[in-house]
Amino acid sequence: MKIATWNVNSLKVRLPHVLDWLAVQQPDALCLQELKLEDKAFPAAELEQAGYRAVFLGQKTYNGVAILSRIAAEDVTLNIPGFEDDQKRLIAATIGDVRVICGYFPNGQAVGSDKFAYKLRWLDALTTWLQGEIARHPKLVLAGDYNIAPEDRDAHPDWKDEIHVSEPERAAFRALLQLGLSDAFRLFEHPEKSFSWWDYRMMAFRRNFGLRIDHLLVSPALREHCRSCEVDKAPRKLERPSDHAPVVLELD
DNA sequence: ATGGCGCATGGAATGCGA
Repeated sequence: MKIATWNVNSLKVRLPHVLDWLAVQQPDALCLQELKLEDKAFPAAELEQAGYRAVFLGQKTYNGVAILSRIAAEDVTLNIPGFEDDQKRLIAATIGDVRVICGYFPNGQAVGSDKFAYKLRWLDALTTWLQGEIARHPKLVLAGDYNIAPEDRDAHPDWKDEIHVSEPERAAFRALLQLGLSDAFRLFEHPEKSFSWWDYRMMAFRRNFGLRIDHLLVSPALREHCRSCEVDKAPRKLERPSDHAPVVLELD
């Protein structure tokens, strides 16, 4: 089974890249973030044509998440239960026997800002809800754009902002690990400076000035089934790319 | 020292992302 996550930064603009990528990679499930479109504008027909069904939670201009899958998704959850939120940042569904959770974690803008406080509250609510979710679904993947680089090696050494690498954010990430989840990427060897996001400016991609902020965390029952986890940099090299690259997890 | 790109909205300039 192949499960991937990709922040597409507008599904409308990126649809051709997504369709091409699905044809090449043929994942069983693809988690998408930053759709930036309303539900009525979701390109369900085009994806159906490509052999994928979708469950989605859209929003005008900002946010928006979806899970694409070859087989039908079941038991769909929209946003974090028990957490009042106008922003559409989470969708969960069961694909076969795997619980797939797709999250677009808040950016946080700057340490100490209101948006930063919201980011930490959102993470806290997620962690609380996940306790029960993991108990209900032993095979679980938490995939998405976390907007957190968990360790120093996950950020370019010249990264100058505190946001994404601050201690409170990293503590929140570790709290997710403490639920028993494992960072699938770190189950395997990778080159130094492996990232999943690069700024559009400053020729950041060419200089590999990036962050690893897109993650797939797996439950104990899935950990032993992980066969590979890789960032696919190919779509980042295309014309008009998303600033994020997809991350692909293979399970046996 | 600053902003540098891309997207959305709306139909120019601004907010936001990371």
